[in-house]
Amino acid sequence: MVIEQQITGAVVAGIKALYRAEVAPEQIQLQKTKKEFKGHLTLVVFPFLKLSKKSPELTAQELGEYLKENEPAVAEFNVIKGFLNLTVAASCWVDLLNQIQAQPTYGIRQTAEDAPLVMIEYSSPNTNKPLHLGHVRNNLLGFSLAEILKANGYRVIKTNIVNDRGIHICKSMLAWQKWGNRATPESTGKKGDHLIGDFYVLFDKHYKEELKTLGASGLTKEEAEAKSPLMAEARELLRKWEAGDEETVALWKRMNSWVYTGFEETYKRMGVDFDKIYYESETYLEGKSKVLEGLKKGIFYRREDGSIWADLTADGLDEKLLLRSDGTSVYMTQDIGTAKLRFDDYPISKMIYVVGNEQNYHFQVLSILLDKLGFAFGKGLVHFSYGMVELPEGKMKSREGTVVDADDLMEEMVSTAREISQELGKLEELSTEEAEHIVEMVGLGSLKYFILKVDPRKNMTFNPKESIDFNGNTGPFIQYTYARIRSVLRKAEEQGIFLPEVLPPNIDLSEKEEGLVQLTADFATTVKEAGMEYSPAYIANYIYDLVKEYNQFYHDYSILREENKDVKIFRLVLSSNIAKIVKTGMQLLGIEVPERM
RNA sequence: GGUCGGGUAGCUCAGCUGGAUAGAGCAACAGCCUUCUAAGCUGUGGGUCCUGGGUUCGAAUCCCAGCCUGAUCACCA
Repeated sequence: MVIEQQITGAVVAGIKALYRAEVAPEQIQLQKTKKEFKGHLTLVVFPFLKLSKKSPELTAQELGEYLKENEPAVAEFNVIKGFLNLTVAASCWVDLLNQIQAQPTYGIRQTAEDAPLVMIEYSSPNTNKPLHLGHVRNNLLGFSLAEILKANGYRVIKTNIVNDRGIHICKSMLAWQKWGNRATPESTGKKGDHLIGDFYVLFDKHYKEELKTLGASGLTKEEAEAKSPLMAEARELLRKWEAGDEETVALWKRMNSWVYTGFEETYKRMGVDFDKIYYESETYLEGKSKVLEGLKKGIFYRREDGSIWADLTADGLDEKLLLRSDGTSVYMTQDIGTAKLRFDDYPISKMIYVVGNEQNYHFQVLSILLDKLGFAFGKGLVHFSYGMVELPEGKMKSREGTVVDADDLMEEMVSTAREISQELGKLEELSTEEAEHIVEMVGLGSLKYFILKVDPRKNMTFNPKESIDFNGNTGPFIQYTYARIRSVLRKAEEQGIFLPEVLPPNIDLSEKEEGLVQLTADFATTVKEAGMEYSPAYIANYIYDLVKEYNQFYHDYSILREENKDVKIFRLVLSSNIAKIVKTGMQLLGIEVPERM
């Protein structure tokens, strides 16, 4: 913020004048004054006591007097212990609001043509089951992170790596062949991803029964698993797929296409998208050749059974398998291949993987391997590691049916929003279409905000019943405040009041109003910090603070009924700019805000 | 056992690049709609910031040790 820089400079000069000492601007601790004290900015003077050789109070007093005399932005000051509280002149706040007003996208950096290119991988589903709550967190974080990095001036490519091959899909395929009766999304009226998910579950059910039967005949669990005819069939299907068997590949394609149609629908409703989608079926062979190349260079080694390994003990890690003894690839191999393709496709300067923290080790290894293989970006790859979403009763377990399905969840949020809106009579006088649009925004806004407001690294608890709240620190609360502001602004327009581009400098402001300008201006810093820390939560919590402050102001002050014309216009401009920031900020979270609700 | 997270109010979470009396929301209780949208605002109660040391004028924040908890250490992805 400009005012802070200005005052920091004045403090440096003040210390030089009073104590004949040089201090770097970074050493000046200028922070926001706590609410219970008077002032806008507080200088902590403790670090300068060695220079002044005086008590904290006296040092603060001297610096305060210097600033008041020499820095026009400082209008008043007070000293409490070693804290020098500075009150900034009202005209500065008006000026600051004018600056914010002049920038339609305040806080957002424009992206230069040659800005660094960041690729963000997120979502990355398997094609054997529909998306669940865990994916929801991933998708929301990935999308928001992309928006935040764009707002910090980066070029961003959003990418998705679809795990479309492997034994899990073969299980669904096999179940469909055996017990599917040629069911299709059309014939059953089911979303494709859910249909395939059902077959995956069906496979598991039959497989379990089989194991039980085998176990009853005296086999141990391991023996039973090894002897299971169903599993053998699934593996056979995978072999056929790898060999390019026409019929198998055709079925695989057909079933995957059902899943993709289903995913597409889910992504669309969630409001996330991708610039480029990679499929593991297209990348895993690349990885294989890369590994063989590494073997040739002596980076990796081959064991007697033919498997290929990387020895990472020198890096403090274990040995890691890269190719199985039968020559087939593992997870790591595929990620190496995918990385290669990506860097062939784009001039990426930074790669960010949005993947759960259960894979921390995997990415630690991947980083080292890519580096060893000569990928310049390997060392600096970012694993955006987020925590798990847990239910009140613990972890989600698909086998126990405690998985919260993404489609169901969104639908539930929206229908709750619908019920509450109706109860409150919010949707009267609106067309059905408009009402539905609002209800959709509010329901999804609630869900998205709930997930994004918490620190990504932390595990979080989601209580399907209680977490759906529309009061307090929630998405709807923020959306509601926005709608209120828009309503006031519409009324102003109806009254023929037009907002000037620039406010006159001499307006009498309350502390509340000054504080609001200050907080509004902080948006730019918040966006920057959110970008550096990769944290949508910074944005979410900032918007909440802003909106909470605004609601107090809205409650205690009249806007349209204010008699002093300048003050009235000021309040309208302030409101309008806060609405602008709220909208921009919520966009960074992928949350829409309604004009009325 | 090794490695990496996390432990703040009854619950869900902020605060953590060291600064003043640790903050919100939910839940509980008490108020505020003839006034710009009450999905709002105000108030009350609620805390060994896991424990113990250390550094410092000052520690929820940094360092060390321990306790609890989660993840991971697969020829699964």
